[in-house]
Amino acid sequence: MIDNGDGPARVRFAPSPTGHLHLGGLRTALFDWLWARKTEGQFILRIEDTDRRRFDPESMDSLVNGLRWLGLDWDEGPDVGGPCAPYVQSERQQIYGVKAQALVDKGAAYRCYCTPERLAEMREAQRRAGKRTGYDRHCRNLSDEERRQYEAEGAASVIRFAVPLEGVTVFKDLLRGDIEVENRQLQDEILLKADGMPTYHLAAMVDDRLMEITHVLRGEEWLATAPIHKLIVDAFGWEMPVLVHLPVILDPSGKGKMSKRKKMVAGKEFLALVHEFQECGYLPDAMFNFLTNVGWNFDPDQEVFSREEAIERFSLEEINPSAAALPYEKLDWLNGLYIRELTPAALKSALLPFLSRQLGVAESELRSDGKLEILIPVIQERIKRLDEAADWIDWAYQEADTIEYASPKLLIGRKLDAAQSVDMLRSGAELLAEVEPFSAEAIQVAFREKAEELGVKAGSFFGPVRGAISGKKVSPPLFESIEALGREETLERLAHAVAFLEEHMEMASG
RNA sequence: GCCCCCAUCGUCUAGAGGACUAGGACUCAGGCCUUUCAAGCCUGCAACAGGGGUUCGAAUCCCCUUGGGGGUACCA
Repeated sequence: MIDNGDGPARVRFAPSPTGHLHLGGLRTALFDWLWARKTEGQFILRIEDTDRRRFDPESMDSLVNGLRWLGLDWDEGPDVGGPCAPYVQSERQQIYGVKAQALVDKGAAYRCYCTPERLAEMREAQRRAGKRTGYDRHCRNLSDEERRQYEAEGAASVIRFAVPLEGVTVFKDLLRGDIEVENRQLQDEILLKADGMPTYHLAAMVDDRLMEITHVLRGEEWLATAPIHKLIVDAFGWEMPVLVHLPVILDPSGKGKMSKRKKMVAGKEFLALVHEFQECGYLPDAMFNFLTNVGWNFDPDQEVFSREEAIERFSLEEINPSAAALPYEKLDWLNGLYIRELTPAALKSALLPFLSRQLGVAESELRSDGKLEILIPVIQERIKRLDEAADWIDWAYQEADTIEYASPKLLIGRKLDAAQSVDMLRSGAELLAEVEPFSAEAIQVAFREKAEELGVKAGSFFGPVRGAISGKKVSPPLFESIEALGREETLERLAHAVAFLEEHMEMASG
């Protein structure tokens, strides 16, 4: 039975498989999951595939992968089964047929023989006349004779719900309280389509009942049709589950509902699909933390929290009913934070697929690569997304002579000229040829001593060397980088850089 | 057009009549630290949409306006 109290809740995430899962859907699923776990109830996955035209077979994988990625496990669903199976609506077709007919028998619904063409014309005429569009209930009052006629002709038909002509329907949304709508504003919605498939209005109400759903969390776009749902449930003589319409997630621009398309705002690209976030290297824990705090707030004084803490504190009543845009920059910040909290070993294994793809090096090779052991801890606090790592260390996977120096300036130290910079590089090479052990620490000590001996600022000395070994102006800490490269490789690069600088001496000084 | 929902810094949010000189976080700016870049630490900029009520007292309650959003399909 439906329990509006604090007992174990049965909640469902009921997506329609029409494309990739996006963050809005994921957030709904997250809140469903949080509530199920909080109340020690069940989280159910139900597939609403009653629209055969929009069905996209690939979306099932996207859905399952996305939910699993975030760590949302379901207790009942298409793949795991359960007491209310099947959990795919297209496999429940007969149930809806029977239920729809029951409503017809009760006089709460009726068969409608209007063709799509007639409906289109009707709407067009209504629009032209400046009237509001909607079904004119042509078939609601057909005589028995007329119905027999249509049936005899074998006319296609749908079943429509017969909305009361007068009165007011009141339903309760947990976040917004009682909402009243005049019945005359409502449409005789289609319950069963001509192809025998139900619409959402019928299928969801029937399944929520049969699956004993206690709390319905769904997007705010359903708020307008909620009175119809209340009416349908009433007609069956059932009880309404607790309704919680989650605020829509806005576009990054803050205008309009977030779409599945990548959005460009101010020259920046914003992602929307779950798999895209996955591919960019956002951590599930960071995403979980992030999404939980959009529309709900864990604690005004604590931004970072665990799943367990979130479950402990989560409550439906505290959900904010106003629409929100996703604070993408906060996601990046959080993700960086979570990356920094990883052990180097965990970060390495998370990084492997990214590095392998972007560096073109086999994962197996990277796994046993000594350079990574040294480099990963030092880039850890520099990346916000896993896909940024390659840019930090790609130079370490190049050959010395393929390092390209974009400009001689790269090799020139602060307040030094080209000739002096060549001297720096040579001094560095001398020192590196002998330093023992070849460790970041020992190298650093040697470099600092040398800088003092030479009477130059550390930065002026280190800069050219940094440029020489990495080909970049910005790179990971120098001495770890040198250690990772090894003595021989480093010396080669220094020589390579000296040759380059000397060759461009004219240009550099000019 | 009609119906419904929403309204606190640029963004995510705290706030359920007096504790608000409106708090936190991200972003941004400045500073410290420093081998580049980060990270870290410190400081700063920045909001109750407007107008009426109710009340001794309103960000908080009511109404109107404005703004934003959603819906208006044999889609969900």
